[in-house]
Amino acid sequence: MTRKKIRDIRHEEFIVAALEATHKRGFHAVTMSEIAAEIGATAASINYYFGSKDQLMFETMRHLLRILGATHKQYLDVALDPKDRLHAIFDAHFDPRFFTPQHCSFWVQFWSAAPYSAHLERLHRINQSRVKSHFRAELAPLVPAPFRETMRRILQSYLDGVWLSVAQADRDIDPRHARQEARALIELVLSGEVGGSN
Amino acid sequence: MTRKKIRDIRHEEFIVAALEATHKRGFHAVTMSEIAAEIGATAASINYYFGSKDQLMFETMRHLLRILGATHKQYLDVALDPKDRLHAIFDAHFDPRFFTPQHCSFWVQFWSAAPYSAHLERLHRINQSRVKSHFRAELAPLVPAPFRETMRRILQSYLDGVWLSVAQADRDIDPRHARQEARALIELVLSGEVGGSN
DNA sequence: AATCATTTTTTAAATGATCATTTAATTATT
DNA sequence: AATAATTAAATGATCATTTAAAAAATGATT
Repeated sequence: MTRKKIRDIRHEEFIVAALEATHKRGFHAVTMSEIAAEIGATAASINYYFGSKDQLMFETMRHLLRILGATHKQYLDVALDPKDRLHAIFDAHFDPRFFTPQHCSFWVQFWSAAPYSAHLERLHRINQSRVKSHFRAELAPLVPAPFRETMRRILQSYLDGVWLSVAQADRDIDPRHARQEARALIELVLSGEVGGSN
Repeated sequence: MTRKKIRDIRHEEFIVAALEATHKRGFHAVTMSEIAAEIGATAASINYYFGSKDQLMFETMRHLLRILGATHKQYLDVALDPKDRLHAIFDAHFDPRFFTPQHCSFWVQFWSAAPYSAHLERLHRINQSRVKSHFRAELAPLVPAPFRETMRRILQSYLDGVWLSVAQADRDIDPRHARQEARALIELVLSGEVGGSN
């Protein structure tokens, strides 16, 4: 069923190719030909489907953002209490699908490129505030208002920092371990009463 | 005194120029001419002094690493107890000199470029393990061994994550606030007893 | 099934722009 | 005069993108 159009097949193929080639060569260094070669195609056909290299990178990022959001939603759907909902954010980010050097390094390179491209920056802002407001919502029933923003920033910085470290790891890192550690931090955050109003 | 040689003056100037121009245009996008223009010089003279663009970027990073290390040492010298020594790591990273979008964004771009350059990667590894062993040493008297590595990773990921967020901020962020928040996290970490052996 | 016109997909080659780097000459210092 | 510092212009390499043509798929008509 859903007889797939060539157009959709190629879109997917090139996005996977872009992820792989970018991981090998770097966001800026990677060339159209290298990406195309990844699936035995030609640079010109990337332009045929995406219009430009920038656009391909943009679509690739958008694709990651979409599946991250969807994964988060899945975890949220089975969350039973407020703490589960908080875990869901970390579980999504630490899902085996994303918790790989390949994905994390693409992400870090995207972070570092975003400030210099209006398109990428927009994507980045959208995702950033999505995550932020989820954190706020999930922390609301768990942490008294005066500490809440401090706790949110701590958790969110930690989350980003972990991805950063995965991006730089050469070997794969066990997602279960990362989740466990996140839970340890969450326990600390929920147990403690700590200064800092804003 | 210390009648400075032209060579040293230019080195410093070009490193400042590289920081500034890179912040404006991005690590990869920035051109030799743009960097040179920053101090009214010419691309050719960067090569005269540094040999290549890569080498300039390398030296610029090395410069940041050096002053970060020195700043850390200063804070360490006035630390009175183990907890102060732990604070010193954060105080150095959150020193007004580094805690700016300009520096943090250079840093993040360096992180993201490091895996693709043998030279940069070496620098990065050196710094990474310097910070890691400091964390370990300072946590030793404060956290029982079974939790220590978990706590170190939490603190170190948090540290990186905060710089990441500064790199992406458009406005300046108050370093004092960051230090305060770091202290809040440290209090949590030191107070809690939390699972996780490795 | 077979033919052929039409449209879609793919590519090889051309284009043009951008840069880092080199060279050779000029200007400033010592 | 000799050396150091600086530059303008030349070089050469690398790419993204465009173009024009070829190859594949489609599908309507016998």
